[in-house]
Amino acid sequence: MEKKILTPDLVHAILSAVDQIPAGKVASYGQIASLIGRPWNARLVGRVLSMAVCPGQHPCHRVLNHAGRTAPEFHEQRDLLESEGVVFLENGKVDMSACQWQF
DNA sequence: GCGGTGACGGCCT
DNA sequence: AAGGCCGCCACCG
Repeated sequence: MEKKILTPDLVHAILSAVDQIPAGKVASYGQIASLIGRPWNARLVGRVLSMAVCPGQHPCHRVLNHAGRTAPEFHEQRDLLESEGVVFLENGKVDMSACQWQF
């Protein structure tokens, strides 16, 4: 199973994991990477999300980094998360300790 | 084939 | 507690 990388199948696995994130919850790239079987490739997850999908199809806005910060050019991401009930701190970060998705 | 870069993660200062 | 640096693997030039 784990041979090639960044294949449509792997991308689908990432999108599938992201799609499983419930509203009001968030997940880190590392967590998604772990789900697909590549915890050391968290950067690849972000690359795929930014490149493959975003609007409507998959809740990519629910995916944050380990710092609890949103994507650099994805400002609307915060509005989407707040709409779902995710708690944003005054410092512009998400309270992952309370909103991190647990499967 | 080599070097540089990156929607990251963890440790150190 | 917050910020900065290095290290990880994969992709692009």
